[in-house]
Formats: sequence, C-alpha cells, structure tokens
Amino acid sequence: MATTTRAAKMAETRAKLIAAGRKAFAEKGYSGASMDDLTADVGLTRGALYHNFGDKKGLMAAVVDEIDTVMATRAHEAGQKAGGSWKGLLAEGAAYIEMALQPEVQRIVLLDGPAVLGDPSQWPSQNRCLQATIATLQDLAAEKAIKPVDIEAFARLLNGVALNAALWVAASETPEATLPKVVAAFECLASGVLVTPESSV
Amino acid sequence: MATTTRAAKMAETRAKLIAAGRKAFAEKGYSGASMDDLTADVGLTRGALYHNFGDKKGLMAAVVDEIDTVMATRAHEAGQKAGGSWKGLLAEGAAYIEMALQPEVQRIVLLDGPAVLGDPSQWPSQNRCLQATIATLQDLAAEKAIKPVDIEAFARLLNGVALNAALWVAASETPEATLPKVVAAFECLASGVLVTPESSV
DNA sequence: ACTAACGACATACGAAGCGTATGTCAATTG
DNA sequence: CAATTGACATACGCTTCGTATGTCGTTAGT
Repeated sequence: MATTTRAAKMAETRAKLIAAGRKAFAEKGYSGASMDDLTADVGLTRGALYHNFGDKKGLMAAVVDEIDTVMATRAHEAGQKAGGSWKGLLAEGAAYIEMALQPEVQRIVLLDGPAVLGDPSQWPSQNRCLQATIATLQDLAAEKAIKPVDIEAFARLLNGVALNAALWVAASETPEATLPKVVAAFECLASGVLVTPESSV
Repeated sequence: MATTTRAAKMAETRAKLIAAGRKAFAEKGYSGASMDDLTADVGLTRGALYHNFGDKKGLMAAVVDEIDTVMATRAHEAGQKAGGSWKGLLAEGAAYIEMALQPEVQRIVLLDGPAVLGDPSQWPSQNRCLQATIATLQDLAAEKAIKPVDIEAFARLLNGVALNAALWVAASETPEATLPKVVAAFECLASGVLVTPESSV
C-alpha cells in the first residue's frame, strides 16, 4: 500500500481544504475569509476548491457538517452515559451547551452558519442530532413520564435553547460564572415537560 | 413651518436609507445587497450612506434596531393585554413567535443579524425586550409562583426559544399546521418554571 | 505497449463591490 | 457679505469571487 491511490489523494486535499476552511472561517468569519489565502495556506489554489466544493458556500457546508456531526455524536454519548432517560436528556443538553462554548463553534455554527446556509433546522447534521433527542423523548413518553406534547416540536425547541444558551454564555463577561446558572435554567425549562415535578426517571 | 429645517432633511434621508436597507436586506440578504443599488433606489448615492451610517454594517445595525424595537413593544403590549403575569409571559412569547414569521424579520433579525452584528443578546434593542420579560418574571417571583431560578438566565433562554421556534415554523412546509404545535411546546417549556403545575396566576 | 480520453488542479480573466479620498454646492455664522 | 461648515456626490484603488481555459498525470481501450 505504498502507492497512494488517486481517490485517497483527493480525499486528502478535501480534508486539507476543510481544515483550512475551519481555521479561516473561525478566525476571520465567513465573509472575511479569503479563498485565495486559505487555499494557499495548504499549498493549493482556488482551482482545487471550486473543483471539490463548487463554491465558497460549498466549503462552508462541508465545514459546518463536520463540526456539527462531532457535536451530535458527543452529545449523544453524554446522554448515554447518564443514568436514565431523563438524566440523559439533561446531560445531552448540558453537553451541547459546553461544546458551543468553543469560539470555533460559536462563529461558524451559531453565527455565520445560519446566514450562509439558512435555518439550522434544515441542515442534515442538525437533523441527526435531533433524532437522538427525539429518541430520548420517546423513551420518556413510553414511560408515561412526560406530558402529551408534540415530541418533534419539543425536541427542536430544546436543542435551540441549548445553542442559544451557549451563545449567551460565551458572550458574557464571566462565562465560568454564567454557565452553571444557564444550565440550571435549562434544566428548569426542560422539566416543564415532566408530568411529575422533580422526577428522577 | 413651510421651511424644512436641515436636521429634518437629514432625518428624512436617514429614514429613506433605512427603509431602502430594510427592503434590500430582506430581499437579497445582507451580503447580496448592493449599496450602490439600494441608495440609488431612493435617489441617493453611497456618499449619503457612508456619511450617515459609517459603513454597511452601520446601516444594518440601524435597520435591525428599528425592527427589533417594534417587536419588543408589540410583544410587551401583548403581554399587558393578557390577564395575569403568567398569562402575560405566555402571550409575550406567542407574540414573538408570530412576529418572527415575517420573512423580513427572519432574514434580517434571525439569520443575517447575528452574523453581522454578533450575538443578539448584546444588542441594545434585544436588551429592551429582555427587560420586559424579566419584569414579568419578577412579578411571578413576588407572587411566589415560580422556582428560585436565576431570572435573567431564564428570561434570556425563554426569548431564545421564541425566536428559534419562529425560525423553524417559517422553514417548515406547512407553517399554519406547525404553529400551534410549537406554541404548545413553548408553553410546556415555560411551565417548567412554575412551582404548581398548570397554574393560572 | 501506445494512444486517446478523462480527471484533478493551476492560471488567467472579467465583473462586482466596498471603503476612502476628493470635489461641490447650499446653508449658516459673524 | 465673505468664510466656514456640513451634507452629499463623484472618482479611484483594492480586494474578492466565479468561470473559462490550460496543463499534466493517470486510466482505459486495443
């Protein structure tokens, strides 16, 4: 396998471009990032970019998808580790909030992403994460632990809260002090769906 | 008063530019809106724009502030009309969701605004709206009707839910059918703060 | 094995758009 | 009534995006 196949080489350039885009978009913002510069940073030109991703927005979509997918899996894992469906739901939300504190996530996924790619609820990666939340809520519904609310709507709102919460925490002057208050408020909001106050399912 | 004073004339050009910006930003998006075109639409040039607002972002800030201020007052009025603090909180949220269904609000305030101006929680107009929500929550706290949660954090999250909810409703295939489900989910989330389930304070 | 087609990427070109520097004219002021 | 100020227009340079064209290595067909 000393011979690098062409497909592998192309995958490598794609990976390099995504990495460069991730860095540039995070540091300069989407509109501030120059395609000439970011391709040159990895020893390529815009030719490679337009061949692989179509246009600037295409690279942005790839970058967002990568970050978002990692976030979804991490949140899901956090939910699995917690004991019980209800604890899992809270852990999932907390994990989201904490991940969204990274400047890279803030700038790319929360601020520029919606402007460039449109409503996040339409992104394929967001939908993946949404499925996890919906599954957890369905478990709770099976246990008769929650009110008869539309599960998809509730799940979308819950995810939205987590992202919004992170946005505020990061922008606050003292993020460390704000974080626990926000997590508490998040759990308070989420508990609205429970039939029995302070349940521990 | 047949003589138009200079200040009034300048205020008029400002108003014309804001109106033109509102239209262009809503139709083309922030990055797609050309300053040459939008100023020409009201019989001016970019000279007037850079003199009055500094740069493109300056006009965007003025446009967002105008829209956001109207939204805040409308939501506050809706809250006042409802009977009781708790009903008022729900009415406020519902009003926000419904206003955010307008394409103009969607595009300018929810999608492009954060990318151009940064985290919405830092906008002066958003803070005005936040104060209203906080005041309502403080009323509820005085009535001992809610849990001892950090009021500012809860208020920010609640506002975030409303905006996020609207974003999803507008993007859904059948907004009319989705709206009631979302409002129900919103009320479910908000009820998490109550000490007594299904209160009617 | 040799040539023809194809794919991946580079280079060259044209078209906007933004921000600034400079110009102009009316209105105010002393 | 002259001088200055302020509101806005015009002109310019710079950067950037997207595409159209070119090049070279690789694969396929015989």
